[in-house]
Amino acid sequence: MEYDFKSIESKWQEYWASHKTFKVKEDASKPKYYVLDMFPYPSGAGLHVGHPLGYIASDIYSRYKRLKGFNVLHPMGYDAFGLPAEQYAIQTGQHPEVTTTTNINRYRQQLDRIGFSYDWEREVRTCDPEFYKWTQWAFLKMFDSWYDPAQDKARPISELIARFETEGYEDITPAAWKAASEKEKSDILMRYRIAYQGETSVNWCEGLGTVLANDEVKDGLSVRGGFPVEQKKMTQWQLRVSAYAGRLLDSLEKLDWTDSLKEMQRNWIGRSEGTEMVFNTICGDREMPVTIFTTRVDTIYGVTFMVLAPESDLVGQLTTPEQKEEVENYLKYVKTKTERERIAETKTVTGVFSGSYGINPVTGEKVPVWISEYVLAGYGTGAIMAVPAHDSRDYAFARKFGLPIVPIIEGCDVSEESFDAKEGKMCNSGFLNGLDVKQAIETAKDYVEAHGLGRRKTNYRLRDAIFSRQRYWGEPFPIYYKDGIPYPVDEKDLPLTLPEIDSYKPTGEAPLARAKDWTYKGYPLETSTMPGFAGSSAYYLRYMDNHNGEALVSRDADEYWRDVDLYIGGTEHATGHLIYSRFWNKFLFDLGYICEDEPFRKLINQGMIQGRSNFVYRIVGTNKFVSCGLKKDYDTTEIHVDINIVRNDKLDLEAFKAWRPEFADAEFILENGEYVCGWAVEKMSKSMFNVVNPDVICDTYGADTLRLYEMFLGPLEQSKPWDTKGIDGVNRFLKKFWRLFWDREEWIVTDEKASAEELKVLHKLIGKEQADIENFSYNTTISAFMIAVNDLTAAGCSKREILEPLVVLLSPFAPHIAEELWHRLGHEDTVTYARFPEFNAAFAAEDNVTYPVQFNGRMRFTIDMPKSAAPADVEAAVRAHEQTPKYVEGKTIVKVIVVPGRIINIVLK
RNA sequence: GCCCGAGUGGCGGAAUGGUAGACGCGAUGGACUCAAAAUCCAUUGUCCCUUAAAGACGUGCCGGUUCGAUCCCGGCCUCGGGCACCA
Repeated sequence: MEYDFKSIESKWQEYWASHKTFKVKEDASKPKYYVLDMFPYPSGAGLHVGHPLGYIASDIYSRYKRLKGFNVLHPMGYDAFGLPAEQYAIQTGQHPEVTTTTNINRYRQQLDRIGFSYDWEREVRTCDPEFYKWTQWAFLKMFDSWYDPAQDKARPISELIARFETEGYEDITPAAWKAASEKEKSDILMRYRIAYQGETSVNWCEGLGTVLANDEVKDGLSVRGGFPVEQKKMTQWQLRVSAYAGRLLDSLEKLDWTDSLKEMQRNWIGRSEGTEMVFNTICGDREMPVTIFTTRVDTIYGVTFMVLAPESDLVGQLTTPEQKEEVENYLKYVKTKTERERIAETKTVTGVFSGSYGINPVTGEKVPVWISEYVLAGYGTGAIMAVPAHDSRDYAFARKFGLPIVPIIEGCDVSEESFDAKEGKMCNSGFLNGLDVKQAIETAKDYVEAHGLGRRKTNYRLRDAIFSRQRYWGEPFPIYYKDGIPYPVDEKDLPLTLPEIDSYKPTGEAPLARAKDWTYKGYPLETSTMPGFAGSSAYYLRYMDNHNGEALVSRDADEYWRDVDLYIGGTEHATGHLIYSRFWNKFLFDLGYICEDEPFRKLINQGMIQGRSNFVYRIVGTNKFVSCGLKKDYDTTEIHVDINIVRNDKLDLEAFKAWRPEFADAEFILENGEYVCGWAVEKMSKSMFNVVNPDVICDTYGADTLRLYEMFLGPLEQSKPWDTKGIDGVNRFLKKFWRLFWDREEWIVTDEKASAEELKVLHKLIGKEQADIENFSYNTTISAFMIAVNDLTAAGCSKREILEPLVVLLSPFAPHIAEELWHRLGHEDTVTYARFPEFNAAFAAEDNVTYPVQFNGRMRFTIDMPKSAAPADVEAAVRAHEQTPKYVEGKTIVKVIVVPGRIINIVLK
């Protein structure tokens, strides 16, 4: 029988679906293993071959773990709320839900063809009310909680209220609390809630009509849509992620993630240890204290001015009447700049003098207070002490405005640039003179604390997450307003479902404001919706128990599945989803809803698959096309050509003429009778005609070939271009594998006993596969498989004793063909739950080892020795070897180095 | 500017201190065939050379450690990714 992948693949896909082969439930008798993919946003373009890369890798691992006896949870779902569906709705008037459902169905079809072992009964969709009920529920819990720094965890807000009432907390005394109005109490609590409403500087995107989180903005443009983004002060719902900054940083240590990903998170969280210090300022005849933050207190003697952020509240208070006009002009100027302009112009230095002066708390010196956009309101205290000699930004500012530059490190040259390094000896610095910089930092910190001038402070760059979006296609907030005070919707009334609206067009107000009867108990509901990351922050918990109507996840299910053992996804979520999820998880952990404080134990970033575009070269002014190798002789224009009419970089001339009317009468200048196209690696995109659809590969080669090929392409974590060049190789391998069982129409598997040689081939492969799969080195496993199959083909081995284990070994990679052969071998059950063959090192061992013998590192000859031979015996054999003397010739053997089983090296003198 | 990662044949890549180039693609030659496809066999890093043997060179560049370095250390170059006025 021929290897007919089409009938085999559809047959087993149907079998798996109808037998619910991959359905799992908690089973205390088996160890659990949770393998998770980052669920996709179902876009209208469908899947291209890059998407399944990670899914295939995780599916192979899941299938491998099942063979190893684990109870594997391997679910899939859709991150279905989001901007593209809504933008499409704006253009066409079609409800985003319709678009989303259509796209999901298409995705599901494509996924099903690849033979994934998902338990589809656990599917989740973030836009499903039964799902977003729990997103809303978590928000209510966050609204109803505060972060207690003493316990370093989130606690119910009722505990804080109890403290206000009895002993008071921070600046709120029991008397003040009692005297406060309902509105005032709400405002006070907002300062503590984990989910809170507050005014902050936000990324406002006019093009999308909504605010965006920091990770949704790149280079001053929105990640979705690429519209410009500006800074604006607005009142928004926020999540107090910053309260978790320390814990998010510290527990990175125990995670099995790549160093680069951990590093990215560390940078994003941005811990910096410094000092908060108070400078008294004089504004005309008024005095007021200003707190600054610095990591370099040691440079206090080099302070020559101070700078405030333009958005800082201090600006109004520290501007003298004489400077008022100038300052206001500057603030106006800053406001008109978009974020993008700000980034583009980081080199231009701007600023204005406030008219005030600050008093250096250590030296008593009087320094001017300036205002400049290079100081950020959102970090530290929004005010700094400037030390131009030792900070490049202060230096540039001082140069521009002619402010003094005072070096305080011995021998440094600040005539051209500042000296930022933390090294050298202090000078011009009173009590710090003569100290090394590192010592001076500590000494100065102690000094400041001892003299009551300030205190040590750790700051984080990580900001609170802005949680509201002025959009339609997202989770509604379970919040309503009474007398301007926000109140939570009753938990029993969840889900609060998204209302219908008649038009999705942006009008400047939030779309939900146009919904009819958008009220709760007669009061208006919040009209913002939640951002994309809301639904994706706890979806992995929901998979554990997705039909539960009573809880996000039941205690039993959570205690069984606990956390994700292996998470595979792209690195683009490093600072978004992976921070929010960890935060969300820690919050639920604090309140005791779940039992693990980190969600993803091991994480692998699969590389991107880029497109490989092809080009033709048209001679300028003609309709003549010249082959790539000859193009240097002509003046040509490079034109993208559809990769579907190119094979191995050779253009199909007839197909090209038919491709576009303007090419119908094209002429060609060939080399060696063929038209060779140029190529380049680019992002996979429609406009470059380089998109490869997995369905096409499934049609021509089959899903098993696609799976093998994507893994054979190279290391999982590496980005690589898609190139079908090598796909015939893995396809050939599958055909060869098939032919071990079939000779044309005849089934040739025998029950003959396997030889030692054949057992060795099998056990070497088992050992290799076991080791490589654990390291996700799938490409080398496949290589080992090819070698084994070649060896067996050459030996004419079709023995059940060898082939049956081989089928099991292949099943994670190419499940369809494995299932078919498993069935043909007479098994009633599925290969999915077969046992991974036991590795026997004795079979795999080499009897004799061939040692290469080197003199001073150069290979000279080889000798065969039993593997068990002691190094001394090997050495004796080498010295006795007939070839040795001729190489030694007048030199003496200094020593013989024997690396057991590997190599022998003779050192000569 | 700062922080990570990577540089190996015509191509994708293998080997993390021990015979560099596994495995696959492509290419060349051959077998089978009327022919094609499919399949199988052989060769395939570079140089010297009619060929073989033998040799020399060879993992971005320069240096170091080692009997021995693609691998470890120091410096540089190139490419990719992340962050970017974070005081």
